[in-house]
Amino acid sequence: MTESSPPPPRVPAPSFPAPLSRVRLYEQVAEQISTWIAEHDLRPGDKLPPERELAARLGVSRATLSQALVALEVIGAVAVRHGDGTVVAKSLGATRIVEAVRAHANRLPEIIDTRDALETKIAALAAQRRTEADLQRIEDALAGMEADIERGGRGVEGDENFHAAVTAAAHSLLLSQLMGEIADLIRETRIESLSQPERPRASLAGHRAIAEAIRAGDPPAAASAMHAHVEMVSDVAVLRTT
Amino acid sequence: MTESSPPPPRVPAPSFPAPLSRVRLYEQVAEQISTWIAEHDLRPGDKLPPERELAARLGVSRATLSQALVALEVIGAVAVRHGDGTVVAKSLGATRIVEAVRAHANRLPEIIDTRDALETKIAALAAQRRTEADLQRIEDALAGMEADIERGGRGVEGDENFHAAVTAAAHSLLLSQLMGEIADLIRETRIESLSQPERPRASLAGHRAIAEAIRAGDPPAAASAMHAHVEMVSDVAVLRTT
DNA sequence: GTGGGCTATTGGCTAGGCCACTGATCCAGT
DNA sequence: ACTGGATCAGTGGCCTAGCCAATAGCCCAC
Repeated sequence: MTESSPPPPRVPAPSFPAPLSRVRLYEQVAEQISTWIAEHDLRPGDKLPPERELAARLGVSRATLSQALVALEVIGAVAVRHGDGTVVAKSLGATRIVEAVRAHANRLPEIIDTRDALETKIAALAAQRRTEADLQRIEDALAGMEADIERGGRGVEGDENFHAAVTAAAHSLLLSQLMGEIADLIRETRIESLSQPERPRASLAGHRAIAEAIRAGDPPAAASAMHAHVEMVSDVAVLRTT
Repeated sequence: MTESSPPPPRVPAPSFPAPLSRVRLYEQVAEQISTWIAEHDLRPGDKLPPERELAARLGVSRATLSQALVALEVIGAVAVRHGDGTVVAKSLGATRIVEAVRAHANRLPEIIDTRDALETKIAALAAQRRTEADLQRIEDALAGMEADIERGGRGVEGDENFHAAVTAAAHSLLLSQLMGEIADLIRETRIESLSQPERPRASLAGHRAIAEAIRAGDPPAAASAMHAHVEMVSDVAVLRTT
């Protein structure tokens, strides 16, 4: 537009392809930390490792780690407390939400609906953003669940790990935070569901389908597989409450 | 190293009813910098002094200054360019750092994703559970938004009312609670979005489509209409960050 | 004029250290 | 037995000092 005009245009052109966004270390570290939080299913109030240990584990200096924590603190993901440690930030209404829903009569349908909303989207995002490491974690969780079932277990822990790994693979701090808020509620339904005979194997099959779609990088398939999986849990819930 | 005379421990105020909120150095520094920007009337693109000089002038180490810059960068106030310098990114005028802490920057995509996840499901549920009263409330919000736009307004309030009405129509306590959690975050994107010319009318059209599907009791249509609506907002967000 | 390379400037990141704060434990005095 | 204060280990806050890496501008050879 104003190319030939005397005043120097500060913005070169409307089409700004990609000036090669330099990713600074602290950003990567922040990303890793939030992934770690999601992956380990940390809930508000849970403590992060000490700065010195965390820095060493991530292979960065304490100064850089500190920058990452500042970034996470500014967006409200964590709270750093002098002399005490760093904790996952508690959202203002976390307990209120859980309690309110607990008090509600038949809360199972609500939990199912919410899981469907969040996890379907999470599966789709995971399918397009997953890294090799993400896939590996998902695979590991799957293997752990299978091993547990083989031994006659219900695979509860593996189930949780799987969903945590998928959530982490979506690389969305906000979504993983919301999942964290309702984690307790989900856990209760999960245990109920997996208590039914044959349910663990069916659940495992559902997980495999989800993992496959995520590996294939097919968001719609991942979403639909996750939806089917949640629906399956829903059936169990209905049977129970009826 | 040490001062010739040891400074006495500073007492903040003669009376401190507050639990004595610890203000970390980087926060104060960030505050000072943004104040400095405002005072000197720096505009987007203007350069800040080099880190070394700035750190010396503020009497802090480079590490601390760096933390402050990270904080300012996360809230989108400045852009730090390796080898070149730090420039003002956006006029922050009277916005206070501490308040802007919840703001966006890199979170916009996440907020969009989350909205999409929750509201799409909410729309579908609303389509199958809405009562006559729900429909009426949705209609009212729509009418209010239209009237506001006719008067040259941006329909921000009507927009909020509409989404609140739809959320209520889904009759899911959990989902509405979660929407409440991210309401603040959404509000910012909403205002940005509706600030663009012609956007309010387009938004209104989107709302109409959603309302129509909900009235018709067609969950898939409602979900897809809501998805399209959120996508539209997403486009705006992309434009902003470019 | 143009292209290539040099260099000063500036941010990125690390290492190591000391200080301040917190919470739990222990011990002395009652 | 209980209370109150001192101690101690763990943790974040902040600093100093330094080297590395990217950028922009200059100068020189062509």
